[in-house]
Formats: sequence, C-alpha cells, structure tokens
Amino acid sequence: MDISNPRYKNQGIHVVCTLFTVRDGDVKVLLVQRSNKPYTDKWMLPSGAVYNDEDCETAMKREMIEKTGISGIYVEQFHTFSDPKRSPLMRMIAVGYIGIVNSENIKIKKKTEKTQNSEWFNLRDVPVDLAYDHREILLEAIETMKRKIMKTPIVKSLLPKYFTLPELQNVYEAILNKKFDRRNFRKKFLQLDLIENTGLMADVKGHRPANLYKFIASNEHDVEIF
Amino acid sequence: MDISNPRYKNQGIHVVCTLFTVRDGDVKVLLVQRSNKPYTDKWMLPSGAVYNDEDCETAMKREMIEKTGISGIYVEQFHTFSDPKRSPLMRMIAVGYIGIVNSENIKIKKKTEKTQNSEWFNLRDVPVDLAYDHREILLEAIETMKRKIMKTPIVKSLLPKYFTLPELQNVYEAILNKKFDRRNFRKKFLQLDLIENTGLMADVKGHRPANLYKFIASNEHDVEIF
DNA sequence: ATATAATGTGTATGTAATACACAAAGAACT
DNA sequence: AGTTCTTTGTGTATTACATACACATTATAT
Repeated sequence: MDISNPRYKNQGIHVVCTLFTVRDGDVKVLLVQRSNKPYTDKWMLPSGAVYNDEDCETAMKREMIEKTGISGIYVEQFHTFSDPKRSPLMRMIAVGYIGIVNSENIKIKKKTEKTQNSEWFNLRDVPVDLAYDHREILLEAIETMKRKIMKTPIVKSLLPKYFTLPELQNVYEAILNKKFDRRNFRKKFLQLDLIENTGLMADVKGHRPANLYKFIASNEHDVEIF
Repeated sequence: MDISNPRYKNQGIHVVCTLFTVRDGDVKVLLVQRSNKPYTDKWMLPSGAVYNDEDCETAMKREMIEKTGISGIYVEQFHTFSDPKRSPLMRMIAVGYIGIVNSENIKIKKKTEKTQNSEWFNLRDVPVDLAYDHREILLEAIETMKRKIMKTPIVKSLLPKYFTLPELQNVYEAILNKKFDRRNFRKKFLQLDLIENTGLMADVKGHRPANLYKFIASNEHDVEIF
C-alpha cells in the first residue's frame, strides 16, 4: 500500500467508549467536557487515538484511565463509525465500545490534560450537542446495550458482589425502560442458574429486608436471558 | 490531533468482506488470490483501502466491484480487527463486513489489477493459510452469519425471487450445519408471515413438485426466526 | 400399472411465558 | 404490645411455542 497516496493518507483511528451505570433507578452515561479545539467546552464520550503498538481494546482501556481514571472495566466493541465528515479536522474513524459499571465505588478524574470536567449524565439530561457525532454513537450504544442486557448477563459488572433480586429487577427495568412482574422476573432469572442466594439479608430500614444474592462464579459464558 | 506524532501516524483503514453463498447444500465463501506482495499467491477475503472521501460501507461496495465485479449486495458490518501485527507492512485496521448472495446469476471477475483469480470456496476447502488475519476474520464471520440467520430474514438476499420451502430449509441446514424436522420448520417459518405461497409449482423431474414461495415485500424489518 | 422420490400435512406432549393476589418480615409509631 | 407501613417473597392456572413423530400425495420413470 502506497502510504503517500492522498486518497488515503493521514487517516486516524479513534476509540470511543459509552460507559453506562444505573443509580437510583436511572440509567446514566459517562461524559467528559473538552478543553481543546475543536468543539471547545462541548461534552463528549471519552475517546482518543489508537497508538500504533496497541489494538483498539487496549487503546480504549488506556484512554479510559487517562481521561476518567476508571480502570479494569469490561467493554465490548459494537460498531465502527466512518462517515468522512464525522471529524472536521481530518479523516478519523471511531471504533465504538460499550461497557457498564457499578459507579458507587468509583472516583472519576474531573480534570485531565484535555478535559476540564467529567460527569455521569442521566440519559434524559445528556446535552443534545455533543462533540463530533457522539450523539449518534450514544444512541446506537443505547440500543446495543438494550439488546445485550437481554442476551447476556452483562449486568454482572454493574452490580456489587451481593445484591437483592429487587435491585436486579430495577436495573433491568431502568435500562429497558419497562416494568416486569416480580414473580415472573424472579422465576425466570433463578432458573438461569446464574445467581445464588447467599442466605444473608440486605440491611435496610422500615420494611422487610431482601435476601442477598451473588453471581455463581463458574458462569462466564453468554446466556439468553429475556 | 497532531498527525506527525509517530505514535499514530501512517495508520490505514481497510474493509474486508466475507461474502457467503449456498449452492447444492454447501456453504461457500468468495476468496480472491493475490498477485502482489506481501502474501503473493495467497488467497484472501476481498478487501481494500478506504478512501478519505467515503465511509466504510461505500468503500466495501466499491472494493467488491473492483476486485470481484459483484455489485448491489447487502452487507452488514460485524467487527473491526485491530491487532497491531495483523499486517506486516504498516499499521492497518480492518472493518469487517458480511453478506450473502445468490451466486447463480453472478459472474465474478477472475483477474483484476491486484488479483490473479477469484473463486467460491466450500467452507471445508478454504486454504488454511489465508493472507493476513483473514482466517480469523472468516471464522468470526461464520459465527456471525449463524447468529444472523437465526435472528433476521437475511436469507432473502440469497434466494431467487421464487423458491420452495425445501430449498429454504436446505439453506438453513447448510449454514447452521444441522437438520430440521420438515413439518416443524414449515410451521415455524410460515407463521412468521415473511413468505407467501405463489400458487406456482417448481419445475422438477422424477417426483412431486414443490410449491413456489416468495418473500412478502412489506417485511423489511428484523424478525426473530429461530 | 407400478415403482420411485420427493413434497405436504396434523396431533400429542413437554416446556417456557404470562397473568394474577395475598401472606410475611421488619421498622416506625402509638 | 399492638397497629400501621412498606417492601419482600411466593404458587397456580392459562396460553403460546417447541419438539417429536408417520403417512398420504404428486409427478416422473419404467
């Protein structure tokens, strides 16, 4: 390949991560606020360039650490965005990833070299004018997450070690934006053999405490859930 | 972004297409044979560079026309491959697409500027030493196609305008490499309301002719099939 | 007329999805 | 201690879908 051919020289590869969490029954997504041009002060999904000695997933994890301080997340590639006009400065394609984390014990970096702020945004509060084509990427990521949560036990990386069945149900209801019948939800989820009752009780006040469950360690493979 | 930074300069973007067909009960995939270095004379999936003024899907379709003469195909992006060592000459990522066509009325170009031959390979006859990481891409494409054929009526672009239910069943059996009960297959597929009986009969010899069906035009959306 | 080779069809059984209502546990209050 | 409040935990009946299974029908070839 002739790398001086202007038809395809100076191409760049970015990775973009749409990281979800669920808190208080709301789905939230992690955004960072730009410091530099272009799109100065605009919010965007955490993203950055892929170096020549790393694959996209490695780059994604490095970028997340650099821009948000979050490490050790499980991400999955979902789509590559390649509209030639998606970046105003140069030809830049973006490989998109989704992930979901438990944000309760995570401290996110507020300020980094290229960002002035970072924040978990409730989905309905996300600014409409995200930088680049990140609004489109986010919308596609949301659809992908809805499909994924139905097909795989991806919520595992969102929940704490011990959790109650009502908490689990709330997560599904938040992401899919629909209600489930409690009895049917429990029956269905329990028969998947993904989680087990620990015998412990949740520590709550004012009402009956729920049983605490945990994921069974051996089950790492994909299972159809709904 | 500083495009002179050696960490990420001279990156290239390729598209790779895994195009399937089914003939005589066998799944086949289209490969082309290289003329140039590297991997001279090796077989590979049709692929090529993305130009700076086109998105990946456009590039994919252009490449297919240039390297195989096939136009008007429906393709879907399935994964982006980014191992830094996947290409020996330079940093090159590949955006992978899958498609499925009816190869009966298609004439493929045998020789082009960069290829000396092209051929439909039965899956079990595919050379083990494809160029680059194309073996890995092919394997992932096969898995994706198996999933897709279960979830969407993608076979529509494989079958001729009129087809019989046994033909349809043979396609599913070939791709999924398993047998279905005829009665259950028909019951299931007919209740999806994707196809309708034309009242016409297949023109065969030596046994009872089958009814010809066609896809109902209005149904373009994804439907869960199996 | 008979043999051949494939198509077309129905029913019974098991399994999963859905719909639905009340008792139990603990905390808060009197 | 008893009552109220709030949320958890549970069972059954109905329906839809998946699976298993065998024989009659149609056209051709001899």
